[in-house]
Parts: sequence; structure tokens; C-alpha cells
Amino acid sequence: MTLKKKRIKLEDIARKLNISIATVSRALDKNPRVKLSTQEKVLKEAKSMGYMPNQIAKSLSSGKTNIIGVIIPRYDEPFFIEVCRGIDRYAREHNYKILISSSRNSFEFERENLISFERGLVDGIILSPTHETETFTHIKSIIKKGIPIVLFDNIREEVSGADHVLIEDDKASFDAVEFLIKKGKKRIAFIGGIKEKKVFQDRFKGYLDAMKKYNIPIYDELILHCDSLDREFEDAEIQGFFNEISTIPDAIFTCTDNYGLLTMKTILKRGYKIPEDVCVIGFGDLGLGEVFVPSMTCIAQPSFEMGQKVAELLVDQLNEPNDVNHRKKVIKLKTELVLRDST
Amino acid sequence: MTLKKKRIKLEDIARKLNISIATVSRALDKNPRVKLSTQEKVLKEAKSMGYMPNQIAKSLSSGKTNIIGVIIPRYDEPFFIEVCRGIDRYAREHNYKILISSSRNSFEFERENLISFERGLVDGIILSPTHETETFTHIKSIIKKGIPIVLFDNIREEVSGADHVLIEDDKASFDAVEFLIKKGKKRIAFIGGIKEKKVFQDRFKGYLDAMKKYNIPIYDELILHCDSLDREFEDAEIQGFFNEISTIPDAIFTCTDNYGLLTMKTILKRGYKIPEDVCVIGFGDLGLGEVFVPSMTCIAQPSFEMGQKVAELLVDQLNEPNDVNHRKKVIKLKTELVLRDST
DNA sequence: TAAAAAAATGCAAACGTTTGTATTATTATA
DNA sequence: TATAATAATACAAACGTTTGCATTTTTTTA
Repeated sequence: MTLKKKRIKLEDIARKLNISIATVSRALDKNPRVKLSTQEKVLKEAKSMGYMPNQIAKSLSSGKTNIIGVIIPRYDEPFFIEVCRGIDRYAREHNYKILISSSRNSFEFERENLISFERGLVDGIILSPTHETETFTHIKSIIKKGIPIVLFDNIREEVSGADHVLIEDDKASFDAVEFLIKKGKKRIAFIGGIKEKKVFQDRFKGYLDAMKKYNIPIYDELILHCDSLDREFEDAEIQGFFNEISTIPDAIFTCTDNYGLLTMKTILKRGYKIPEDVCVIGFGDLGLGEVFVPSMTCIAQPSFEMGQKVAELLVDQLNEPNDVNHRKKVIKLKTELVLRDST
Repeated sequence: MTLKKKRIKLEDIARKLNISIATVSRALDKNPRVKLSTQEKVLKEAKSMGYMPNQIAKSLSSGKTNIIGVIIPRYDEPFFIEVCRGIDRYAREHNYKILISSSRNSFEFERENLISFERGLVDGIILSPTHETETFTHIKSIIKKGIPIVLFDNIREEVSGADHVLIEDDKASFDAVEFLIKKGKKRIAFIGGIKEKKVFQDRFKGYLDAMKKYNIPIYDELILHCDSLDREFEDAEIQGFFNEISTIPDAIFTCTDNYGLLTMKTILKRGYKIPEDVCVIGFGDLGLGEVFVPSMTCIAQPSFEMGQKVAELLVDQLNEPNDVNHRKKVIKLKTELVLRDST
């Protein structure tokens, strides 16, 4: 091992060429204030010396990091990954990188992540609140400090005060259940997620509304709110649910793709036929429903687009810093019922 | 809108308390060089003024960002997400954040991402090379600059020169195919991925080795190397494959979970029974194989652990900067054949 | 060809920390 | 109670850029 190799900096180029740091900096920026011949000289020397600008120093000087912080409740949920893909796509097209953190479904982690983002590493924040998130002071504090933030999914509109993007959960569910009803289904089960989560509340509401509208009896035993936070346990919950049921339903509306698939698996294993005996609908449509046999009818959520939209709102905020007239924007994305073999 | 709210900095606290910036800085660090009563005074004032340290300034001063850059070929592959989860877990336990970039299966993007990481934003890099990656000068250049880097998956050992982690692809495939052979299967098909990718080459090698060892005839028509980079087209490729086959194989070894599932779907749709007519094995075991009916036998890859291990190697490098004695480490992780209904 | 105008470059402060060394205040020692 | 030892604090440089303004060089104009 010889000497520790040192990073080349502007100063090194400047010294080598006997010019000032300022000129080197401007030359690399192709600033017309520096002579073309000098620009070329600097560019050439920079290349030959293997110069790489220091992003940190740039950020300190400019006050911009070009990083967007993203906080999602969990990684192992295709929906969130897909949204992140959308965010990433839009962000990169606009010269931002994204830094993803998982709150692991914990309000405390969400708060910590948010606070760590207040340390100036990111220019703006995108957040999808956990089901535990009831108080919004941590988010308001971000807003008060003037840090751009956009929320998505699982939002309690009343409290937020920040731009946000969501899908029409209630309408989507309503449509799906109405579709089942119009197919003549009478015993329609509902399998949802954690009751505390707004999205699941809305999806449940859609179910109830449809059932009521058409005067279909609602049976408690046909309603399940899964509350396991871990994928591993979802299966057990669904097994338990079917063990308790007196008569098999003729249709099941489920609130995620995974619930739908687990439900289909369980039903098939118990010897029922899909869709002859039971129809099943999933929510999300992130690829698996199409592969399963029989393929699963799903409410298709525009997850990627949601990510792009969220990022767009954030980048807008970043481009118009402390805009007095900025009216908080709420965007609701449409869903679509994709019909397949399970109905 | 009143005045633009300014961030509180050390100087503000210092001025307010009539002490020096240095003392404030040390007080917040709980440096014993500052009197306890002063520490308390500073801490209290910092809190009341809502002070948040500036991460960028810290990084510039300390030369450390505590960020690890991760480059994966694509987001929409559960394997990579799972590895990232593992990386993230280990990283956070050691006070690092991760910044993920996708190379979108393109060598050019991979190079660009790597270069952007040379700008000092990250302390170290984790990279999984694309199938297109044949020349390794971009990686060597990183190593030469003394930036810690660890590779995983899809590595051509000879060229690398960096720490890396992989799984025993050839052995895993060999075992799986051997298992099929021992079950008495004679017409065993192989469905792999892009031929240029080392992991798929190894998995193909395992297949061939097992077939040869037991003198099972190998038919070209039973071998498919999918080369679509997009999930959407994988299905079509597999359909095409089955359209061409003269006699259905009695077992199929596939190189990813998704190929396995698509294969099962196709077979079932064509009226064959699994496992009676055809056995199927997948590779990865990232959750879906268990849900499908029939459930799919899989080679289980320790993806999460892989991520943790990769991160561990990197953090080790970060902790022993330019260690003369650092011998490049190659770690091979074991897989396991998880038996389910498809065999 | 000297003065004015324009072009090119340089100086130095700023971004917000950390940290080695110098200085000042306090306590202990004789 | 002067002095030495120690504790507490302050100063200032450094991290690598950017950028407003000052200065120097070159070109234009009369």
C-alpha cells in the first residue's frame, strides 16, 4: 500500500493550470463568462485528472440535495414497491434520486424516519402513513418548517393539510360488490385488512353500501378484518375464517391481491369450484391474479401511475418554494375492475 | 405569508447563549470537555429553538455520509426487493441508510449509476450486475479509487476482484434435477432465463450435469432460454415453447418462481395434471409457490440473508478503510429444495 | 494610441459543521 | 496569595463547492 489516493478537487485543477478555483468551477459549468479556450483546457485537464465533483459540497453550497425521501409502511408489499417505481421514474426524469425508508408499520418508526429527514438530507418527502398513524403533528411540523411533503394512500383527509394522492377505494369496492350482486350472488363475504387503516375502512364501506343498496343481507360471520401485519400469518387467519363459517358464501370480495389468492387457494383445497361454487375478487392487480388458475378478477389499482403523480406533486412544490398561493391538492385516481375466470 | 422561516443553526444557539459555536457543537455531542451545566443549558436551548443538525454540513466536515448506494437490475423482481430488505435491515442496525437505483437491465445505466455514486454521496456501494455487464472496468475504477464495493448475484468470478456474495446456483439446480430423476422422470424440460446471465448459465449447467450423470437423454426442444426482459412477455414465450413441443415432458425445471408459475398455469390450462402428468420446480421461493394450487416445489434462495450478508461485508470494509490485508471475500450461500405438491 | 467598453479572470465570503490548538477561567498546591 | 495545574471555553482552519463583486486583460472606439 502506497499513499492514500486523494480525491481530485477544483483546487487541484486550478493549481495545475495556474488559474483560479472560480474559473475552474465556471468552466466546468460551461458558464459563458469563461473563455471557450479556457473551458476546453479545464475540461480536458479535469478529465485527465479524473475529477469527480463532490456532491456533498455542492449540496451544502447550493442548499439542494436533489434527493427525495420516501417513507412506506413496508417493503414486502408489491403495491408500495410499484408506487416507489413510479416515484423513482418521475424523480429521475427530473434529476432527483429517492431514498426509501420503511416505517415497518409502526408510528414510532414513521416519526423517527420523518425526523431524520428533517436533517437536510432530502429536499422533500413522500409519505404513506401507517395504520397506527392517528396524530399528525409530526407531519404538520414538517409542513410548518416549509419542507415540501406529499402523502399517498391511507389518508384521513380531514387531518392532513398536505397534498395527497389516493384511489377511490370506496367506489372501487362498491362497483366490485355491485358486480357480484348483479351476477345474482346472495351470500357475499368480505375479507379486509387492519380495521384501523383508512383504505380498508373505505373498502369496507363500499361493500356495505352496495349490499345495502340492493338489500342483500349482511352476515357477521361472512366478514373478516385480517389484522396480522405479517404476510406469514395472513394464511392462518383466512384458514380460521373458513373454519368458522356455517355455509360457504357464493362470492367473496377481498381487499388485497394476497387475500384473494389465499382465499382462492383455501377454497380450492376444500374442494369447491371457482367460479361455479364461489366467485372471488381481489384488490390491487399486481400481476399474480393473472397467473393463478383460475385467474382472479381484480380491482386494478394504478400503482405505478400513483407513484408518478405523487412525485409530480412533490416536484411541483420543490419548484415553487414557499408559494403563497399554493392550494393543497387532493388527487383521486380511478380504478378498474378487470374481469377474469374467478367470477 | 410572513418572512421565510430560517433553519436554526449552531451559530444561532451560540449567539443566544453568548458562547462559541465550538462549545455548542461539543455540548450537543455531550463532549466531557464542556461543563455539565453548559451542556444542559445548550441542550435546553437547542430543543426550545427547534434545532436540527444539518446532515449535509456534517457529512462535508466528517467525510462520511452514512449512505450506502445499491444498484439492482430491476425493481419488479421480488428477489431483488428481498435482498434490498436484507441490506436495509443490516444497514440501519449499523447507522446507514440505503439509496437504491435500478439499472433497468442496461449496462449503460449501470455505469451511469455507478458514476453518479462516485460523487461522494455514498460511502460504499452494493451492486448486482446486469446480464449485459461483460466488461468490469467501471467496477475496477471504483475499487481503484478506494470506494468500498460489494457485488452480489450474477457474478463472473474471474473478472470481479471485489467482495461478493452468491448462491450455489449450479449445485441447487443439480440437486433439483437429480431429485426429479430419482423420482423416475425421463423427459425433463429446462426453462431458464437470459443466456448471457451467469446465474442462468450456472443453473443450466446444474441441469446438464445431473442429466449427464444419470444418462438421461437431453432434447433440444425441451430447453428454453427465455430472453424477454419484461415480465409481460415471459408468458408469451412460455406459451410459444409449449406450442412447439411434440410430447409433453414429465417434469420441468424452471429457473425462477415466475417461470414456474407461468409454466404450471400453462400446463393446467392445457388439461394436464400436476404432479401426476408433469412435475414442476421453481427457483427462488419468494412466497407465491406456496399459494398456488397445487403448491409449487421450489429451490429456496436465502434472499433476505443474502442482503444482510452483502451489507455486512460492505460495513466491514467501511470500518477498516484501506486495509492492506483485506483479502477479497467470496461467499456462497446454500439453498434448499422445498418439497410441495407440484412434485 | 489613449480612453472607454467589454471580456475574462480572480478574490473572498458563504453554506453549517468538526476539531486541533490557543486562550482564559477556575481550582488546587505550597 | 502567588503559582502551578487543570478545567472550560474560544478561535480559526478545514471540508469542496458556488457566486457576487472587484480586478485585470483584451478589444473596440474615436
